[in-house]
Formats: sequence, structure tokens, C-alpha cells
Amino acid sequence: MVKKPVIDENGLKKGAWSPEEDNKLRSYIQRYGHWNWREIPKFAGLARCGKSCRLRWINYLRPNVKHGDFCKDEEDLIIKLHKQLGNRWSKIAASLPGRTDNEIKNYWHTQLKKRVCDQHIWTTDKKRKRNFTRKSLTQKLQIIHNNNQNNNYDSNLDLDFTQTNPQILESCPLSPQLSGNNSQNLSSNSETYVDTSCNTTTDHDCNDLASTAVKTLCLSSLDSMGSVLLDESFWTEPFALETSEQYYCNLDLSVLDEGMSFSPVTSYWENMDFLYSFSSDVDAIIQ
DNA sequence: AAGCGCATCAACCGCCACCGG
DNA sequence: ACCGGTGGCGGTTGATGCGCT
Repeated sequence: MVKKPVIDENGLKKGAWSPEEDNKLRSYIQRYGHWNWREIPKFAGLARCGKSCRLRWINYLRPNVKHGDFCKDEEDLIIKLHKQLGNRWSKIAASLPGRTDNEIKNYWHTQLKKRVCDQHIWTTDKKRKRNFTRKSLTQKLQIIHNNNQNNNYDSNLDLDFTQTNPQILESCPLSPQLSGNNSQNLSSNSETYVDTSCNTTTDHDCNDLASTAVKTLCLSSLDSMGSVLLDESFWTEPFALETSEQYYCNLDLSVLDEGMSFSPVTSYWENMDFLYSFSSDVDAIIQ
């Protein structure tokens, strides 16, 4: 995953470093230190520019540079510091011994940012992560959505909505299909409104409720969730947490116990885990 | 099995701040 | 005050790996 070595117009080598070059640079700096990066390649016998040498030393050859997976504590710290400092990678790196700004920056862009941007679920399992992408989930939802459009959903499901007690207050319309088929106790109109600030439960309860809600919806009609997730704005909204929670609120209405609601109390990460389990449910239905 | 597309990450590039003359 | 050299920083690139179809 490195750029292939090339010689530029000045006769300087660019691209991937060879073990031989690494050894030359390492042994020179260990012996003489890095007194002037521009001069070092000449004295070390390297056809590289000073900047390239500096970068190679700092990011790879320097002693105590940590490589490999970030632990949970490091991830949490990066997220916390990024929240405080923004893209000031060198400042963030200063708080993580052995980690370079470049590595943290890469890790942020490839792993952590996705958690914050609603695109991917966090997991250390690469396969699992790859399976959960916006594209794949959208495709799955499209299949189910199309099935529902063809009246393939089971309208005979025995769903008991009489136990729910949603507080219907403000703008969070359910899809006409869901409202029309399943919301006899929610609203007689095709638009139903949900209060996102009403009573809440514990995070754990919310996850259980969310899971149940999704299963219920998957079995009856995915129109609501499907149309929400298929809506481009769901994915592209930079800080879509509130929006997402409103949508989850929608989903929960059908399975909430009396006086309970699934709304902003659930943490973002748990929402993402919820989305993953939702994706698994969708897989099961497709199969 | 092969091709495709996405994810990853080492390395590069351009800009800017700092410093000494 | 100005200028050139240097180091540091953050954004971007591109080759490779890997999963999916």
C-alpha cells in the first residue's frame, strides 16, 4: 500500500522505502542525530529529499513508535481530543505516546470518523464492518421496500398496539403505509406525530426496545425504516444524531410499553449497534 | 475464478510559522 | 522590516489488500 519508487527530475527517489534505505537512515540518525534534515540524506548516502527522510524517521523508524491496532482507550482518547481540538493531529498525537500524527489521522479517517458520520458501525471485526455499509444496507432495504410495494408483507401479523402510549405532539411523520396499516391506536390520519422528548428508559431498555421494534417492523412493514434509510439525507446529514433518534422514535412507537419512549437517551454507539443488528435482521428476512 | 470496487495507510505536497541573518 | 531556510502540520494521493458479486 505504498507508492512505487520513482526517481524525480532532480534525481531524488520518491515512493516506498527499501530496507536498505531504512537501515542507512536509522544508523545515521542513531549515530549523529538529526541536525539538519536537508543535509542528512547527503551524509547518509540517500537519494531522498530531507522532508522524506524526516517523515520516514518520525512515522516509522523512530524508536518507540507503536504500530498496530489502537486499543479502546486510545480510540476513546482520540475521539475525545478530536472533539476538543479538531484536526490538530500533532496535538492529539502528543497525548498518545508512540503514536504519530499521521497514523492517528489515518485511523480517524478510516475508522473513527465513520462512527461520527453515521456511515459505518464501529467494530474491530473487519469482516463485520465491511458487511455493514451504507450501500449494502440501502440495497437490502431497497429489496424489502420493493417487496412491500408488491404487497408481500404479512398483513395478518398479530401485532398488539393497544399497549402503546405514545405522546403525539410534533413533527415526525410516519409513512402512510405504516400509519394506515398499523396505527389504529396512534392516529386516524395518514400522518402521525411523535414526541421525541417524552419519558425515556435506560439505554439497555432502549436497545431491547429498538431491537424489538425493528423485528416487528421487519415482519410487518419496512416501509417506514426503509424509506427513512433510503432517504439520502439520513446518511449525508453531518451530525444526524437528532434526526436518527427521531426516526428511531418512529420505529419504537409500535412496541413501547405504557409511558415509555425510545428517544435521545440512547447513546450514539448503541444506536449504531442497533443499526447493525437491524442489518442482520434484514439479512435474515432477505434469506 | 475473476473482475470490480471499496478500505487502508505510507508517502507526498503545499502551506505556514518560526528563526536567524 | 524583510528575506531565505527549515521544520512542522494537515490534506491528499495512489498502490495494494480484501471482500463482494
